[in-house]
Amino acid sequence: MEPTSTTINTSLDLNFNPPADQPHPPTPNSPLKQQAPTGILAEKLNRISSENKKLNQMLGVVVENYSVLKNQVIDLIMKTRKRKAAPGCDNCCNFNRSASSDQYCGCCSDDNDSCYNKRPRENNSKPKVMRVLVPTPVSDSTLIVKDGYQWRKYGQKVTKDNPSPRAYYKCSFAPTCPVKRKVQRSVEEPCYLVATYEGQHNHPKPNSGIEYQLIGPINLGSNTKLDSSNVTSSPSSSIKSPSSSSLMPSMSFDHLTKSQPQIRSPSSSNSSSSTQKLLVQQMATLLTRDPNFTRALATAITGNMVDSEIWG
DNA sequence: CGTATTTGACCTGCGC
DNA sequence: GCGCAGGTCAAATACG
Repeated sequence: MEPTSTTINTSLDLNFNPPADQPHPPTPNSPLKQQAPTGILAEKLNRISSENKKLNQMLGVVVENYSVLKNQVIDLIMKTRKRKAAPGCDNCCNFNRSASSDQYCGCCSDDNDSCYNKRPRENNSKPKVMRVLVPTPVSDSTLIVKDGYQWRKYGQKVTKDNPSPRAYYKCSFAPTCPVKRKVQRSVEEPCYLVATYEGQHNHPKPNSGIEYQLIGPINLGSNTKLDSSNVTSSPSSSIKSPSSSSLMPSMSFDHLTKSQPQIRSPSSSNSSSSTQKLLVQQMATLLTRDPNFTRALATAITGNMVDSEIWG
C-alpha cells in the first residue's frame, strides 16, 4: 500500500470558497503561462513532483511511527489497567460462571485482561463482548439497531428474565465475519434496546456515513438486567473512556455520536461542554485514524503548496 | 425468483 | 440422568 499520488482519493477539497481578494490560480489560457518559458515550468514541475514524492514518503513514515506509538500506548494502558484491576477488578465484571456467555462487560473484553485471566480456561477463547444502549420508542416493537453494519437475523427467543424477545443477528456483510449481535429491549429501561456484540469485524464498515442513535457502550457488570444507574446518573458513564474506545479501532462504537437530548442528567448543562469536547476528540480520533483522510489532507496541503510555489 | 425474516425444532451447557 | 434455558439451525413464509 504505497501512498502514491495516482492512488490517492483527492475528493477532499480543503480549498473551498476562497476569499475574493485572494488571487486565483490562472487558467491554462492565462497570460502567466504564456509569459513563463516552458523549460522553467517543466523544471519547476519536476522539482515539485520530487518534493511531492518526498512528502508522501515522509507521510508514510509519520503514519508508520504513529501506528508504532499507538501500539506502545495500547500496551502501556493495558499494563496499567491490568495492575489496577488485578486486586479485585471492582470497576468491571464480577464474573459469574453460571451466567450465560454474554455476561462480560466491555471494559475487560481483552483476552489479556485480568478479568479474563480469572475465568476458567475454556472461556479465554470467548470473543470480545460489548454492549450498547439504543434509545428506541417503547411502542416500537422491532428489534432493529442501525449501526452501519449489515446484519442477518437468524433467530429470536424469549428469555426467562425478560418478557420481550431477544433477536439474534449475524454480520452479513462479509461471509467470514464472525461478529454476532443480540438485541433485546431492556426490562428495566423499556425505552432502550440493549445490543450485545460478540467478536470483531474483519472487514471495514460498509456504511460509514450512517447516523447513529446509540449512546453506549455501557458496563452492565455481571447482571443481565440493566443497571439504570449506569445510564441515567452520569452522562460520562455511558460514554466509553478514551482508554478503551479510541484505541480499539476494531470496535466501531467508539465512533458513536451522542445526541444531546438523550443525556438524561440533571447536570447536563454543566456536562454539555465536556460532552462536546469528548465528541470532538472522538471525531478527531476517527478522522486521524482514517488513512484516506490523512492522505487526502496531505494531498490537499501539498497541492496548495504546489499552487503557491507555481503561481506565487 | 432471490433474499431476508420468521419460527418451531434441535443442540448444548449447566445445575440439581 | 433429567430438566431448564440460551443459542443455533433450517424449512416455511414474506417481500421486493
